[in-house]
Amino acid sequence: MSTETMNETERHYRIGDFAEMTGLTSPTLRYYEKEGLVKPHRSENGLRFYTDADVKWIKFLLHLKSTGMSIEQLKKYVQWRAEGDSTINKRLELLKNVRSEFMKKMEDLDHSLTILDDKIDWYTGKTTGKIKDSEGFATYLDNMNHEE
Amino acid sequence: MSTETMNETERHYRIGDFAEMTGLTSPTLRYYEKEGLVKPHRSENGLRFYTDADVKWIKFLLHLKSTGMSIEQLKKYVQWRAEGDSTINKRLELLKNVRSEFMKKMEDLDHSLTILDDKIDWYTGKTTGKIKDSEGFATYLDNMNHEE
DNA sequence: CATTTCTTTTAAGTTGGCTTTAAGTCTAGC
DNA sequence: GCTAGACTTAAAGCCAACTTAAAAGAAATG
Repeated sequence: MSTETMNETERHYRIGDFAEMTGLTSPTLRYYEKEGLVKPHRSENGLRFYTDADVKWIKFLLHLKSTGMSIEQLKKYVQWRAEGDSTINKRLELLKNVRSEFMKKMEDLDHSLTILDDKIDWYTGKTTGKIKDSEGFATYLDNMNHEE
Repeated sequence: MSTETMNETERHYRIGDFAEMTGLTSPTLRYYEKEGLVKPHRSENGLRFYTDADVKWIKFLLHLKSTGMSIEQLKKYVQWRAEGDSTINKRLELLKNVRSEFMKKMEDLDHSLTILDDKIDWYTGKTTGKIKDSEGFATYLDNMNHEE
């Protein structure tokens, strides 16, 4: 690779700036590092620094995390990744399982949203006088086409 | 009301059975009671019992809970409810806020699902040889119409 | 009626995911 | 060169939401 095609001025971010970029805090980043989720580099004097690749990596991990993966699961994933291509099938299986659990949760959430919306409708009806004072929420739900 | 139209054999559930019906545990039910979320009745000898109305109530609370409400928020809601109709507007506002926070979270989750699916596709492509070994995930994402 | 199972209470313990503290080192602006 | 603010470490602390423990009484089963 020629020096012309290399980017010689790769950006370095210290932990505070990196924290701001990722929406985390410095202590959280040190905690994630201790757990092995991210491996920052070190400057001559021992200060951590992160790169744009680290930003992408952390953001990806945060997406996995928000689909329901625990720190422990993320650790396992990261370990397998470090072991190389021989673990690709394991990783794929893990992510598929995560997806399937996630979809179940989404369905439950969707149902809970329906109940919440019914309750909001019910209160709205009460305050606008469209539901008679004597009608309870259970009765209201009974008059609709779903339960619980 | 005549005795003929009343149901004189209202079902009573002891804590263990009630726990099973609601998917909670007995200790959790006692904890919820301590927090004021549910008020079981007591038999002559001091044992708790619950009714079908309590089943409906707990299930409703669990739906609210799964939309993201904390125990503290549920407590507040339950307190307002106990204070009567004068708090209906407060309760409606609370539920509307809960809904709005919930919708935000759902959008984030939806985005995270997209990322997860992309990664699954990418691994699938790798294992079936449709993505060349040298192509990283970032490059793969760059070739699609969304980021992060 | 005996024995196992369930329920009672209060209080302490657990878990995951950070957050705070303490005591010291490094860096940046004046 | 000084000083404020950012960084370093290891260890302890915190929070929500339960969970477990211990000791004793009530209920159900053979």
